[in-house]
Amino acid sequence: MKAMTIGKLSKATGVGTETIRYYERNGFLPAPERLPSGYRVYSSDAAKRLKFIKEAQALGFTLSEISELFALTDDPGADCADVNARAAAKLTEIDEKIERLTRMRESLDRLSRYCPADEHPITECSIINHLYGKAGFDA
Amino acid sequence: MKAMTIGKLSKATGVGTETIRYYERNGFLPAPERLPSGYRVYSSDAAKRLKFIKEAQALGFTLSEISELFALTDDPGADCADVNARAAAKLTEIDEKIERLTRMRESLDRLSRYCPADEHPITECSIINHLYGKAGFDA
DNA sequence: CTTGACCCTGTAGTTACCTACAAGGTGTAG
DNA sequence: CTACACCTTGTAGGTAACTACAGGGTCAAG
Ligand SMILES: [Zn+2]
Ligand SMILES: [Zn+2]
Ligand SMILES: [Zn+2]
Ligand SMILES: [Zn+2]
Repeated sequence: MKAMTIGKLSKATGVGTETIRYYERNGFLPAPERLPSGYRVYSSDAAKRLKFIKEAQALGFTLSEISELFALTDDPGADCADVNARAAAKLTEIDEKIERLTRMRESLDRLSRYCPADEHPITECSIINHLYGKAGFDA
Repeated sequence: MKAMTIGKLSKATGVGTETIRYYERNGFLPAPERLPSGYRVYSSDAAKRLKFIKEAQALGFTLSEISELFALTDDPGADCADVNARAAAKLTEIDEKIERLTRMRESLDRLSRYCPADEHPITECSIINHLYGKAGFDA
């Protein structure tokens, strides 16, 4: 548990100092001890918590969902089933996003294939005409 | 070209009146004629333009990209190749998003499979331990 | 003792896209 | 005439997660 100021913690974790203070202000990171000067002093627990946040963000969790995960880890009654439920919900959410993007991709791709990317005047462009709602190219 | 006030246009297109005024303020929709009372009067061109915006949004274009598309349709020198370049860039962007989400999905899914969703104490949960950076479950 | 890196608070800006009033004027049906 | 729906402007809020100062105080090296 070596003590460090906010700059050290920032370098140790790759999270900017402004972001660390932001997390504290918004309750994502507990308020640390202070030196007489007012400087924040962190233990390595803070680094672990920041690592947790970064990992969870990389998995698609929002900060408020991450707060709930922290609350869960502090709840003596919580168990694997609780955590798994959050993970399953997030998985579904990610799947929905992927599906939406895939549909989007397919529509755009179909339109692109109708547009030969040549030098036809733009008034004849199938992409533009589709956007204007003109019939003939349903994507 | 039947004339209509903002409320009619809103109902005809499904775009809220506040949103229509927002589009005008921000240059996504041209300023319409006004009645002596100050009421905005739209022709069906406005409805087409709103339809264009909605369709393009559904394909993943942002409002400022949509503005560029409009600028293109007004440019006598523009052709299909210009439009196709935007479409191709957007397609790449969508593909990147899908890839990122897919990687996220795989990581989370792998973690979930390690977590049997039973009543183990949370300190033994592989998901939580992964987030805390503890070894043993690399996702 | 000075310099420069570091830290503090508080406030406000960013991106993208709306959404919600407040306070007032207009149009029309009964 | 009187409701009542509709329209106007301007300003401000809301989401998510930061990011950027300004204006000051602190600490350590040389
Ligand atoms: Zn063409
Ligand atoms: Zn084309
Ligand atoms: Zn378990
Ligand atoms: Zn578990």
